Amino acid sequence: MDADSNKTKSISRNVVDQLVEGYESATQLQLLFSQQQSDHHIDQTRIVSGDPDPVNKLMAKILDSFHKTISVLDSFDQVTNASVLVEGSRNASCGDDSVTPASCNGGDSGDSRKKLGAGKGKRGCYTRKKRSHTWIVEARRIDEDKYAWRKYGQKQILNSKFPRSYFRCTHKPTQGCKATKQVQKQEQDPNLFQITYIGNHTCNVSDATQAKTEPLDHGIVMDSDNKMAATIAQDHVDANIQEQENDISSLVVIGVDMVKEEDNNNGDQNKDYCEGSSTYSDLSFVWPDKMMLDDRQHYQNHYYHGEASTTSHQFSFIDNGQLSSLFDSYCPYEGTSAI
DNA sequence: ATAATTTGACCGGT
DNA sequence: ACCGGTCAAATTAT
Repeated sequence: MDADSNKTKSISRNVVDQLVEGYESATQLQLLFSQQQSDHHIDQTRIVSGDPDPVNKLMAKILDSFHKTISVLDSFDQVTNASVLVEGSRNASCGDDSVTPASCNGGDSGDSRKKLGAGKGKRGCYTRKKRSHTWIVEARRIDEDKYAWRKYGQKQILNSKFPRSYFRCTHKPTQGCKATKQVQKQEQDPNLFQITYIGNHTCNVSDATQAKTEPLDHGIVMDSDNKMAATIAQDHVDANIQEQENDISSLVVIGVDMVKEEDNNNGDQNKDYCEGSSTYSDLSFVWPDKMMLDDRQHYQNHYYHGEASTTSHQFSFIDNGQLSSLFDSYCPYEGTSAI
């Protein structure tokens, strides 16, 4: 790398970082607005103006603007091979293209993977991910979230009683959405699931099958700088929050921004898996025995956020009341097709 | 018939 | 060499 490209990279990263920060701030603002709205019944404005929800509309626009800009920069970055990731930042040695497994079939990382049948299996040939925004949530159920997930794997984890399941956004093939999540039952409390979300959704939810909730999704997480942030892909949180409000179950965001790798792009769009409206939203098929727990159990309703993993950051706590009001914008959609 | 899940193979990182 | 994450053929569900 020459000095120029390094500089470009650095600048680009900086710009993206700033944008992300702006995005997150806007999201927070939106969160606060919606909170106030519910607190004070500000629906007057809507009725008078005939606008369904001017404030949120505006906020959504701002967010959309941020998101688009970030996306543009990000894709520009990928094109120029600068590899600045929006959320994780960083491209290790295993870059998409650079270290692409030539071994995997002649170097064509694109859709090389699927040739397997030919003679020998070259399964699992893929490029490792780089970092991506990651956060962990604990929940009693994962009944729903507005995203459609598709399970692509399950693995027994060392020293873990329960297997870990892997899901990716259903719209990955069509929209290239890179969001994934991992779900694992907690050993200490099998009624709890630890859900690790990796990467934000980039799919267009509105035209997706899962657009079952309104576009107000937030959750409180800590971003990489340990700042409180409400991020885009927190719908899952909302889904769970909903339950929390309904039956006092708990949901806990326990960690964010662990170093995950994310990558791909290169070899990922090539899949031939179908797409569809699977609206996966329940884990009953993962752990059929335990999934449908009764909703009456009570857990501590502390919602805390912080960061897990290596660096230790303090956690801040929010009590139930705060939490409820904080997440009043979720959509009461309650339709699980998986049950 | 099509779509989604399961499951063992395979890969990259450590 | 081991472990966790991903792929994709096979299987199951719709």
